Amino acid sequence: MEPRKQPAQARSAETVAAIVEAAARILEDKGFRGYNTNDVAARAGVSIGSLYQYFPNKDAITKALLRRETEPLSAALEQAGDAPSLAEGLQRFVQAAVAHQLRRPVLARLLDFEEARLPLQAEVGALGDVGAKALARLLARHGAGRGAAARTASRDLFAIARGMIDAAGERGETDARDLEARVTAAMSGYLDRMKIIAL
Amino acid sequence: MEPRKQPAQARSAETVAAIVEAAARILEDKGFRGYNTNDVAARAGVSIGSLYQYFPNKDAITKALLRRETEPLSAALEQAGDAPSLAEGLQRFVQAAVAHQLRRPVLARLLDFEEARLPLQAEVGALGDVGAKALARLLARHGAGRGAAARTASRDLFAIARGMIDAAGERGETDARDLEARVTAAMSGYLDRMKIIAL
Amino acid sequence: MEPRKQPAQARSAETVAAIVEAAARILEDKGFRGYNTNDVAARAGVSIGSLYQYFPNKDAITKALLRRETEPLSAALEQAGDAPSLAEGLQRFVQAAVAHQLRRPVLARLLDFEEARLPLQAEVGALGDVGAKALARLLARHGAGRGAAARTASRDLFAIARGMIDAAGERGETDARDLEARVTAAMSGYLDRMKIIAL
Amino acid sequence: MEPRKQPAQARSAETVAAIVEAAARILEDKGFRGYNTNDVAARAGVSIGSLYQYFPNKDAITKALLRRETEPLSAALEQAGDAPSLAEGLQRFVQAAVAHQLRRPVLARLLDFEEARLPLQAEVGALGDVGAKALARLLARHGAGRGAAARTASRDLFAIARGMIDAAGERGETDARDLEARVTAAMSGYLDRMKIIAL
DNA sequence: GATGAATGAGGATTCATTCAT
DNA sequence: TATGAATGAATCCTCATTCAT
Repeated sequence: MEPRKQPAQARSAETVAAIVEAAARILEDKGFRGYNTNDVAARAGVSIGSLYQYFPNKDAITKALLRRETEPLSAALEQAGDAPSLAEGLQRFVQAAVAHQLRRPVLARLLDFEEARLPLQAEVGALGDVGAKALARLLARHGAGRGAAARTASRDLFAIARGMIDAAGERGETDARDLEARVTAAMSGYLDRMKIIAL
Repeated sequence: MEPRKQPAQARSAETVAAIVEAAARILEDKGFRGYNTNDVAARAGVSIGSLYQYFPNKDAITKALLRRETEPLSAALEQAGDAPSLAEGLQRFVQAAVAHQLRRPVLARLLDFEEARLPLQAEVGALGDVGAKALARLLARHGAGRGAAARTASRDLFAIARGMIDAAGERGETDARDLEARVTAAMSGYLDRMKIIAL
Repeated sequence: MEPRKQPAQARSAETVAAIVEAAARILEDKGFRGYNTNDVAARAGVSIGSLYQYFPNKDAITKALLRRETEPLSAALEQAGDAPSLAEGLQRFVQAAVAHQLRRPVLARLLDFEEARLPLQAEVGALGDVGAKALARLLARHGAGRGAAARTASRDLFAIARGMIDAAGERGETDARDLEARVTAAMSGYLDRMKIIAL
Repeated sequence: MEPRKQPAQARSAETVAAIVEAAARILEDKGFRGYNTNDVAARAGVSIGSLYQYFPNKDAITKALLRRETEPLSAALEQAGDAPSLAEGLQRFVQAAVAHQLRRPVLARLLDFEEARLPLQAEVGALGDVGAKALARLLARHGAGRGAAARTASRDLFAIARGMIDAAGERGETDARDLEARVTAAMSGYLDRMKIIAL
């Protein structure tokens, strides 16, 4: 399921990138039903044989795409966990997540679903885990508790954010600022109500 | 795409029900990858020919299943919109949603995803629309505003609930009470923060 | 690797037989290089889908053909082991083997080779084992020893017969009587020389 | 189908040899199913492009391997035909054949089978022909007849030897002396019984 | 109505071979 | 001469759907 060949030459790297992007486009245009390797290859301007030089099977392509889309967000979420204040951490967190989702909402939603089926080996944790962990760290670092309760809270916060942002993307919202404000409100409202911390 | 024939006789109704339940089981066991009409028919104890007597195509089965799972919840959500108080309305709303998701979490998640692809004609609104509308009515009836802002708020509330409940189901949570409390907290926290209404 | 569906109706049985025979013909005509499921189906006058209704994969077809060709011979060889005299046993043994090989020599050779690659589960022993065992029984029952030496001898006898008959088939010999006489001579000559028994 | 270029330089000869040996190894390890040019090239430590510089196509590699394996044996068998006595001739013949087969039994068996499919042009006769001819010469030179009967006998003798030695190789026998004795016994027993000559 | 045999388009993957660098 | 990226025909197999019985 891993990339078959490390693209050694520049040309190869381009080919790999083209395949992954083609996969993204096809998923956006036609969904999983229309997502097949022949079309991906064609859209990438590459022969089907070349596609299989770089990816051992279809899932490997999806996985590569998943990584490409997920990793920058993961990194941003992790950084948010190290913010100087809780408020700023949440803000960064939400900003990153919103920016990610509004960039390619259809794709984000499809990959989000597919993530469950594709066992990304340990190397890349599921997005949900990464996000929840970053939030847990943020809470812990700013006196909002540790332990099981804090873990549940951080998972809930992540779920709130994901649910709202996902729905907004699906609805076609484009105003990032507004969405960020609402998501942040929901998250701090939750913290408030759960008496975890008052913001 | 609609059921091909209204089951006139009791036996037919049983057959239809068996097919739909078989579809549910297969989706739960093997996901979309293993979901095919031949297996559904076999699991239902029915010939593939009979299956196609009752359903014109595969999507029609999925749709029937979607309806079967969704309609009771839709009805419950609508009722919650008519509750005597906002607090009670939210509570009923969350109770219904949590009960639904925890009953068959895997199935709920898969259908939730598939809902986007299957154009249920107007007759049955998407669950999200129904839920958001019920919440909007609830807010309106208890002095929490109307108009665009309220519509956005109700959609957000629905998204918060769906996000949290979905994640809980995926994680295998089983304590409905606890989950309900957290979801309610998140929703009222949001209303609070957004200055829509103080609960 | 086993037949997928027991042909319940007469029509099905015919289809299965047609597929197996088509496989035989294609192997004879074009060898393993030209042996592919699409051509087998076409030659059987059946759609590729039907072929896969009865056989889960290509090897299963080869296996069915192997059984069809091998089982009668196996049975005949086993019977030869129970002959009233050593001479008659050898004669029957050789007759059966020669008749088998001269019937469809090309096919016999190809399947003989393929047998090594296809692990027929215990049910059907490899032809070589069956034949050698029958010969061992024959020798034992007529005072030609048991134990390791007899086992080696029976394997050698089988190998002699197979080698000669195979080569004759490949060369296009058609005179069964003559071939039988030579093979019998070789086998009894071996027994003689090895001082196992004098015929 | 012939080697594309005569290796003029030493390095080329090494490359060719490496390719042929790689082919041998892969055939031994994975059989025909796993025998493909890309893997052969990789195993030979050569690029696929280089492989095709020396061999015009895959069959040419197999053929070169066949020659490499077959020629020394052919030569030895021919020499056996010139032995001073029939007994010594048979002995040399069997020794050479046994030594060949026990060296790389799996490879020998595979190539034996493939020989039928690859039309080695006249230059190199099929092993069977060479062996049978050597035996025919041996018989003729020692008063055991000429003509059709002797030709048949020599073919039978070769078939006996091949059959026994092949089976022994497949079974994993390693005791060359013992095997030689049994094969010689079978051959002389045959000559005896067929009244061709008494040894 | 029910059955299940049959269909065949569609899709994943392999691998011999070429050719630009 | 060597390289290895690229090619695409060939092949295995699946599955939604039809239709004769």
